[in-house]
Amino acid sequence: MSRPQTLAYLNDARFAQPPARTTPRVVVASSGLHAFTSRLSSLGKLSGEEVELLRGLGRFPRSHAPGTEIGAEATPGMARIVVAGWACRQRVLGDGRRQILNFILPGDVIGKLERPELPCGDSFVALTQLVTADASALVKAITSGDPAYRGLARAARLLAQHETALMHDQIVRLGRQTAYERMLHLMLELHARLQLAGLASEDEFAMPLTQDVLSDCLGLSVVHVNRTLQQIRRDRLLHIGAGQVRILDLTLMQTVADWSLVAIAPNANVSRGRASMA
Amino acid sequence: MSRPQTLAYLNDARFAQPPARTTPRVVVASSGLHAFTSRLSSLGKLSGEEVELLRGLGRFPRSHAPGTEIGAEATPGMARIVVAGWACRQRVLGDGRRQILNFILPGDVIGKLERPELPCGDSFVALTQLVTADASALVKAITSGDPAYRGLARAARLLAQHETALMHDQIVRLGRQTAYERMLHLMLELHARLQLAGLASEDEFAMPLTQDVLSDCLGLSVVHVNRTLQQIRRDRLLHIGAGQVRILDLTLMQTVADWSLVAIAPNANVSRGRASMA
DNA sequence: CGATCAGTTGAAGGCTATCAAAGACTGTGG
DNA sequence: CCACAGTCTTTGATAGCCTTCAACTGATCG
Repeated sequence: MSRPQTLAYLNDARFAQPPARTTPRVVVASSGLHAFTSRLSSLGKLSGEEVELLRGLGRFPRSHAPGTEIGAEATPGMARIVVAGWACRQRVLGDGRRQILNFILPGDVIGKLERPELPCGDSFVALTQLVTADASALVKAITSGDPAYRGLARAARLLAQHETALMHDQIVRLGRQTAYERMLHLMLELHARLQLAGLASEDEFAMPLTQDVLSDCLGLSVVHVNRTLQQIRRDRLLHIGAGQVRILDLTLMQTVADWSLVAIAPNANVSRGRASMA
Repeated sequence: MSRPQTLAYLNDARFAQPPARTTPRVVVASSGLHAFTSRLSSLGKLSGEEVELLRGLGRFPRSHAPGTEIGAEATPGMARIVVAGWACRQRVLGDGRRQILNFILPGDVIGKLERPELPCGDSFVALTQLVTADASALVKAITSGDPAYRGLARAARLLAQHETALMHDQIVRLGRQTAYERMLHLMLELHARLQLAGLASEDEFAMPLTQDVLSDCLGLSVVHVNRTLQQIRRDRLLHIGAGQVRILDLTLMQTVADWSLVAIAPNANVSRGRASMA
């Protein structure tokens, strides 16, 4: 019938700056890195030295093509912060089945702040054009135990806690929600996280995900993802297409998806329980 | 036909010492606490002071009845270490659906070493008679940033990393494995973890889980868990019953369940990839 | 011994997967 | 500029894994 309600324009300019190697400072100022530092500092007071360290992070930007694996090289203590673009952490089974463990958005850190990274079969993959910056200085500061970086260490712990909560959400989605609920719940998560990163308005955000990627995240088949999205459109909960998502009925979405799970807000001021709903 | 192949004897003496308030030292010496300390020290060198702190942990044991929620009281910085018995972390949806996020075995810590705990709807529930001990001293030591406890902090990070890997396993199970595979994979995980805690032999371990509990962990219905278990018995992969599990064909189990996921061994000597299988 | 709980079994149906093929858009090369 | 391949989306038909409902068996317990 009509033209396909495309979700993905992987090379769309919205999702990544140009190679950026030439103008690192612009990239730094514009998005993911700033989101990260402001998020960290909202988690607790940071000393001047700590802020200084954060400021120095964006210095070695690097671009990754969609579909590329990230971090295969500097495995030991490697950590990179996503400046622009989307990535995911995934695992592939022996027969090719893939499960996406979580999505990694601008301002998120790859490689886990707190670990030397263990060979467990997970891998990081760029979903769009991706720009990352070296964050190994952060890891060093945090794991050093240097009291000068205590605030940073604490902030990193809170960040890890948030990430864990997101993973719990993912488990609940996969284990006990229907396809319809899963999709809505994931959209709510993405919206909340992107808002936190300053990349979403009140009711709209760019989402460069293929239905294929969505299916591997939500544990569904591509076909069923397609049909679920259509149902969601028909129900006028979301307006999805062209790599863009607009929320049409937030309250209903939250109710249907049982959105009472994570507390995302850094200051924990935003209460989000069942109590606040009709 | 024959008598039911019972999995659960929740009050079975094997799964928890008597109240233990009277003989704390015995409990301490016997199981979960020792497993925890030896696990931590295998993760890296600990100073005398740190070992001393660990030694002092078992001092305020406490017993929880099956089905009881744990930690509702001392929420702020609470942390308890499981000395004996099984528990789980779960989340309940608005309409009553339950998802178990992970199982907590002797030697595991409740309340997350590294966090002030956030109100995110998760709760800890005792699955058997449970004995826990106060571990808030550990949390204090780790979050203090005191350089005297650097080794402890590092060990805790590695522990958290392991826990994260287990959660990734859970996501993959729920998202991309069949009921049959999920069950086998979970059994392999439990076996490995119990072995690490000294609570399982080469091919056998006690498992005090109801089929109902298993279903809420694996995202299945009770009925289907029952049928899946029967199939596994017929295929002579596992001998399950009376709260006891015996592994009959480890290699086949690992192949079927795609057991190549977490590296559990504390010293990371145990390679466990697809490569090592037929 | 009735009540309760865990396990088992059968039947019916639904949610979701698989297979197959056709539109739509993008980028490439002739 | 158009043909062509490739990727993503959409649609229809069929099948299957798993759920739900209901009932029954054993075992435990007061």
